[in-house]
Amino acid sequence: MKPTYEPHDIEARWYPIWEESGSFRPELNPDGDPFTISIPPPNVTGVLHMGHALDGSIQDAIIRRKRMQGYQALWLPGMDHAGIATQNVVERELAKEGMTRHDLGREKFIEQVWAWKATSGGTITKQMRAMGFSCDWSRERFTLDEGLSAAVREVFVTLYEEGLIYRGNRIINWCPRCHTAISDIEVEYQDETGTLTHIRYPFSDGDGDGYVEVATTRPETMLGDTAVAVHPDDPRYAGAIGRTVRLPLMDRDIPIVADDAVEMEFGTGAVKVTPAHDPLDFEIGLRHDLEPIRVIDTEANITPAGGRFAGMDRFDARAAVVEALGELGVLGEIEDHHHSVGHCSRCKTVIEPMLSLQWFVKVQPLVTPAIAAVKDGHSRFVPKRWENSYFPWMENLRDWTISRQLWWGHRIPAWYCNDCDKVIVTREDPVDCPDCHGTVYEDEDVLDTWFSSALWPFSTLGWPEQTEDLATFYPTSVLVTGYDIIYFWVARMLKMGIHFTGKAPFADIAIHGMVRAEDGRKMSKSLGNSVDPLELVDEYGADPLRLSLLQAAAQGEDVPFSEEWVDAARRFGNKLWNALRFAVEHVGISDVPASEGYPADPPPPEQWILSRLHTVTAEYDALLDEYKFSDAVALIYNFAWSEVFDWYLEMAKTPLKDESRSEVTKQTLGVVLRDLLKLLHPLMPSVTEELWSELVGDGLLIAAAWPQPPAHEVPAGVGDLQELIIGLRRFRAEHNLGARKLALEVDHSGGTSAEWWMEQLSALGRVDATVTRASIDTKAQIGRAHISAGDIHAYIPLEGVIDPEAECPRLRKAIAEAEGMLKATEGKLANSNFVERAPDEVVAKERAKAAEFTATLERLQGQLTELGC
RNA sequence: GGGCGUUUAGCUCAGCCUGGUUAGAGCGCUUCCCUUACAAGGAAGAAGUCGGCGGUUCGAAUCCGUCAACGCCCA
Repeated sequence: MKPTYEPHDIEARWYPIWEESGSFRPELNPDGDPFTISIPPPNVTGVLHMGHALDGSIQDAIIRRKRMQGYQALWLPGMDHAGIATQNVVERELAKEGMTRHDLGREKFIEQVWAWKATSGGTITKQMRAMGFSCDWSRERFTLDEGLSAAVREVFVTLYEEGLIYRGNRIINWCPRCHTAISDIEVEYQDETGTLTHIRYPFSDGDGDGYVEVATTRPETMLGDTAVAVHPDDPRYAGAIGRTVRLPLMDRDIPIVADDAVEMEFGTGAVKVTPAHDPLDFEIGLRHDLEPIRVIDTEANITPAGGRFAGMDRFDARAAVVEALGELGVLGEIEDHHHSVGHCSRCKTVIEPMLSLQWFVKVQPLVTPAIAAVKDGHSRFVPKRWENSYFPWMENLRDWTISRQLWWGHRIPAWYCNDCDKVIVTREDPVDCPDCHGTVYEDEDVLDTWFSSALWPFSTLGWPEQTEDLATFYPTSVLVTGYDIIYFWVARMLKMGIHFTGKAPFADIAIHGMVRAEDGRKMSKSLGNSVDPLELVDEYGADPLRLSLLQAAAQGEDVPFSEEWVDAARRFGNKLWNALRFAVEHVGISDVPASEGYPADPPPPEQWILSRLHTVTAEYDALLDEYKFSDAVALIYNFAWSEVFDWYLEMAKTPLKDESRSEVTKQTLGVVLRDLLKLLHPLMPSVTEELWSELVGDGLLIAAAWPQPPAHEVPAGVGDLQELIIGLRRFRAEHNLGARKLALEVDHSGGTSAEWWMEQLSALGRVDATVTRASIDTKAQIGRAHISAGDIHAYIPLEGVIDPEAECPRLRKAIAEAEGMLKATEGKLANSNFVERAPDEVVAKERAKAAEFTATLERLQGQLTELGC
């Protein structure tokens, strides 16, 4: 074994061994209960970022433990086809050659995208392997696979037949750069300071002076106004309702209508109505039978309906319209106005709300059961508080725009007859119109990528076919994802999963936070503060990166990432490495059984570490079952380092030197380290597998059984022993005594005098400890320093060690500490309410503490006198 | 405007759901030690009125109310 931990070779070595051994496949445990995680599919254009690294580290920690617990554990990986992003990538490549996708044509372009996917797509899956993630690659899926595409077709057609998918003219969010409609949640709102422009619309039938003043943030849309709306209860406009005004610049008469949707307090209380370019105005338009006039086109330029502004960019038109209105003398005040403006979440272009013929999912009927599934506990958010976001959001959902004006994706399975109005949505491609036998043409659009992602938990298992995998692994056990895609994905999977399978797609929804930069800000390319996990893997290793992410992943909280944590995790790996190196190479422990093998009747130090192993394992299991990774890591890290390495390994060294009794210590050390490797394996799979091969060498750790160490009583005296040793070390440090050996007289009238105890005290305290039970009365304390632990009192003869006076400051400090403790405890005990109302064991504990502090204080004060301080 | 979260050591954060050790970790800092698994280490130490105020309780970092600052989501 190398003297230091070097993660890279180890990590490169084990991954292919695991994969080739079939350990990633659920068939490893054919008799176990199924346990399934369906990966939140990353984007085919994506590269691994810290969010993926965290998400995957959590999923791998879960699945590896379940696998070791004997479940048929399946972690199903895959990617989505990311319609807009992927198309953008290939279009950018074409642009370098001066081409657009239209030059190529649809078919050739799609071929090119597949070619791109084959060569450049899926980088992230290689990176996931570098992270050590134990996905079942034999079941890897892609949303555009044949099977998943069949699922999409089946779902679309079924929902259409059920009336839950419809085609209609609605206001949608149009991205003029991506040239497609996008859904409501793909719009990001940013607060901006714009202007509120007041415009006077003169009454058409008036004497020239009368007008209605409207206020708008988007003056250019007035070109498409077909009404002015006021609130029916607004006294200011009571007489105006039903009259018409003359729309400036366009010179058409438009009515003044009364509508409840108008906010009286906003602006002048009168609003211009542009039904083709505002969702609220569209609704008003429907209620008042107003004609929508599209004045902005898909390039965000003004249409011919915009009169002399036709062809202008929408923002140029805004200025031009304002200027023209000014010239007409109908321009009122222009005030600064703070409002939020929608941008395309992908390209940040300002979204154009636009009337457009699109396909929609009617979501309300799907929402009700999806809410019930969470309310009834069939799906459980962890932490629960995310329900508070989920419920209101679901209750207020608007219909989902699912058509996209793209080429890369699932083509909408709709055909239109050239001869009649027939719309054909079927499972089989039609050859002609079923009504009139006219020729048909296919819808040009594709579906939102999230439409296929919503089916992911069941489409990846073979649905709509009733496959064995589907029967076995659906519903899945837990979904692990960040809170940022609860709306995008979790909610939609619940809706679709329940509707099509009758079951919620996952039992638990483990929500984790975002990995943030060290200063707490979001990691982003533009801020230049993002960290590349692959670089960290190169520098520190994947295992340390994983451990550092998990230790920071407190349930549902954001993770401010610091490289220091990774370095600390790497040092933990080195510590583990060397502890095993000690056991294997220096003690000669090997061939430890892969399970069981615990000593039947261990001596106290062994019994102590075994009792701790049992307790810690139980606590660790409980924490992991609750997805409390940060707590679990802290527990196992501190157990390993502070208890096994710092204490037990040192305690073991004495009996190991004595052949007559070293066997049980070797045995104990072997099984404790073995179980520690098992417990750590889900967190740091590679280094533990490597060390397993040294310590056990029987089979693979990845497939080993999860530990269930037997319970043991905590042997008496260990706590006191440790406390006394710490006291001795402190004494030594405070007097700068270095490592020199000291004499120690132990009066343990209340403690143990067992041989093992004295032996450990001497070895770890670096003292020659002698038992002097009852031989030390108060007078005999003269010239000795006192150190106590529980009921045990020990004395260091100071002659030839230090000047007795040098002990005085230490003593006074110790007395002050003890007095503080005693005072606090006595204060509680003096309170009759406490004694009467607190539970008996709490009171008893306080009494014991008071007795202990009193005894210590007496001894210390005696010392003070005797030393003449 | 509505909702959620955060505020604990010099720094970055656990702990709070389920109230009861002397409030923990990593990093940093101070002192000592190359004790033969590990100096990528060991030992010891300094460092916190747990954001403010009020309440509940025998007892509050923990539960409740309120205020403040910061952050996120939604409108």
